[in-house]
Amino acid sequence: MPSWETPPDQLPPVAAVQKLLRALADPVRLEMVRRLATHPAGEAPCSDLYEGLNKSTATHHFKILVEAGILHPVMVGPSRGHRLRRTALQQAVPGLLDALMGALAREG
Amino acid sequence: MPSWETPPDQLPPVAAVQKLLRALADPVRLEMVRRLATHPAGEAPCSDLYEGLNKSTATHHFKILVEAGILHPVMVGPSRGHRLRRTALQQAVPGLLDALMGALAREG
DNA sequence: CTCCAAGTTTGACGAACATCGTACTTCTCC
DNA sequence: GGAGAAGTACGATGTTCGTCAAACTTGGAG
Repeated sequence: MPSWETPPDQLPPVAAVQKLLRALADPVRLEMVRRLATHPAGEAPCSDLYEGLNKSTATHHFKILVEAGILHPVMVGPSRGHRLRRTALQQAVPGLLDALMGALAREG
Repeated sequence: MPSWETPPDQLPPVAAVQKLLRALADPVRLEMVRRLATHPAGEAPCSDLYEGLNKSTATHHFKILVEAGILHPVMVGPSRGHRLRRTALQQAVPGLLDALMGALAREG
């Protein structure tokens, strides 16, 4: 994987709806996205996005989210992290992220 | 299961976001919902909602969608069918269904 | 009443998936 | 440069999930 920082704006395209849903349908990954979405900067170091998980398991989930086009690996300060691809996601499935995050916030 | 027709408006509540996503994350089930959503009446007999599947497999998927609160088993004419719980769904996760169906229509 | 079509239930099987431990890479900081 | 933290890659493992086949149920049509 890129020892170099983040690739330019030529990121992998956002996946099809079915694959997106699959990526979001896991509690761990949904929580990762939720934390990232509530983060004001829209990005955070890896370790801020999960708890009580083995590191390798976390990496596994990150990979799935990246391959779905939901996350974008970046360097955040000294360590690695991820950014939520809000605009790309909004363009692919307008309203999806807002709908999900709104409902999540509502259901506590 | 109810040999009698559809229960009154006291339907099971729509499930939490995570369970909803899980229910929709399968290609077969997503197609079922898509067909139902495009159906003008918002309801259709079971056999109109899938193809190339064993009947028992279809029943399995229907059960998951019903338990998630997405579908509502009804009698449609002589045979059984399902209705899409649009309003309940819209109340639980506003915009979700529209976002998904819009994207599906767009991606062919 | 009997037969048939349409769904459901149950059980079994194979594939996909989440999780972990360990070893390896690659940074940063001293 | 070396030590250590932070992630990643790789197997291995147990569980969940989608699928089917066969037996049962139910509602209508003849």
